[in-house]
Amino acid sequence: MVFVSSPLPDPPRRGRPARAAQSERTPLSRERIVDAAMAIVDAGGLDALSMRSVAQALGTGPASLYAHIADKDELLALLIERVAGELELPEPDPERWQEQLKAMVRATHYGLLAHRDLARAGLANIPLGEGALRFSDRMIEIMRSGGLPGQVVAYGCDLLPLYAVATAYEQALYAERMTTEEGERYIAEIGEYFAALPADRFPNIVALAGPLVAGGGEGERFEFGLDVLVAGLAAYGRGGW
Amino acid sequence: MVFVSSPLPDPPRRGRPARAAQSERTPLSRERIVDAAMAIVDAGGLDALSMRSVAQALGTGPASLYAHIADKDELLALLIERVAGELELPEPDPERWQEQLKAMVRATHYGLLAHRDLARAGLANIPLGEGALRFSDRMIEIMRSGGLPGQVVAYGCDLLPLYAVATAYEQALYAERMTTEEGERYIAEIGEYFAALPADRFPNIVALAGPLVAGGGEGERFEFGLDVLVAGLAAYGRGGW
DNA sequence: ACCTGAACACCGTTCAAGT
DNA sequence: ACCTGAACACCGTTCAAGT
Repeated sequence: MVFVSSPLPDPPRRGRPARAAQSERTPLSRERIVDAAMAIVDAGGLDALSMRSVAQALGTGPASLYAHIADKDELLALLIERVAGELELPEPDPERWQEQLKAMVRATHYGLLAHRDLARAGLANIPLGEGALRFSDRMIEIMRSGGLPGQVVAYGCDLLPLYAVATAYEQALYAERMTTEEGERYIAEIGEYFAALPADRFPNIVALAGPLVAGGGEGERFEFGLDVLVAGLAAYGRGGW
Repeated sequence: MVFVSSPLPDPPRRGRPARAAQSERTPLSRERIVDAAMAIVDAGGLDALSMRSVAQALGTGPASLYAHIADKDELLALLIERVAGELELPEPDPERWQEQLKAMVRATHYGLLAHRDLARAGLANIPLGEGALRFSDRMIEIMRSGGLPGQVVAYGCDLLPLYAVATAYEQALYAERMTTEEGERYIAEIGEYFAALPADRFPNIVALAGPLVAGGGEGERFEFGLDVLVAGLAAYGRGGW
């Protein structure tokens, strides 16, 4: 009876919409949830991410997600963890430890910015997953190779990622709110606003109006802070200032 | 006809609840809205702040607020601006410019923390109100008095408040989620977790487990970063490194 | 164990209508 | 000009019920 065992497509069912591909039929998992969530963030920013939008992308209802993740906060932590796990780690070279340290901070900063305003969720948790730990371990190793004392290394391990995330946070907010062009116009307008302020009450802002909004764009501003931090840490390693 | 002009209390009206005091009868204004919003944040944290909770505190409905403020983002900006306006500014003394700079960063950090987790709203806007401008003007003046070049002053004016806010942001999140005691226990647990990690895969974290979670509490951690930043800026002033 | 529909208790914002 | 009630289009999370 060949007919019996031959595979047949599911008969159409009334009131049930056809589902796209089989992906929506495979069982839910943390990984699939994080995949869908990241795709939503990449497409529409963090505001587009909701338990409901993730559920919809997976062809189910929001309640189903709670069998796999505790709450939305955990989902955000998993997204951050995923970014951390994808960052490239330099092979330690003691000769170049400061430059390598900077490379790790840049990787974090731009790695976050690659996912719209995901950085907004980056200050909320100490990431303790596998990827974040590998990142931290490497960062410690590189600072150690520069001869920094233990407590400086420990604090530096907090301070540098804090800087990477906070700057990405700020930049991402503006990137979400306006185009690059609009952003440049906005910065220019602030410059004019500063210059037009009453000089008797805000003499220092008026005098510095140009440089306050200038510097070669966000990149240079970011690099300046990075220089200050890494050089500051290095100075501690040489025995204070 | 004396009776006619004699003042009478309003007759009781059916279906209209008595209102507490007269405050709810005075007309709405930005200031009253910000007052009410700040009181809500101080009492219940940023999560307790909604257009609805503010309206309720003012004895009206949420729609009424929109005659005075554009949206919730503007309300948050006004709250940050209020904090900025209340920060104490040091009288510039060129002999002590680095210490004064630190005092301004500390004032910002702890000024934010005085309002629960309001710092969570502090990275979203460049505050351009009167109070924020006075603060910035003074900060520029003090950095200038230390002989720092213009572009360093300009960048520093961004970098230092960013540090003050980002650290307050992080700390406030934990303060909202747990008591000081629970926080200490959590930190201790992370320390144990670090120490118990497989030493072959995370040798540097394991080796540094103690210092990573130690250092005399948040205050010392904050001061460390502040030292690094101010000393780093000062080094730029002396002609780079 | 995993998934679901429905509900609960909220949001920010808009808008026509009132004064 | 200022304020309001009601509605719109959402939220995160819970829970009893299903398989």
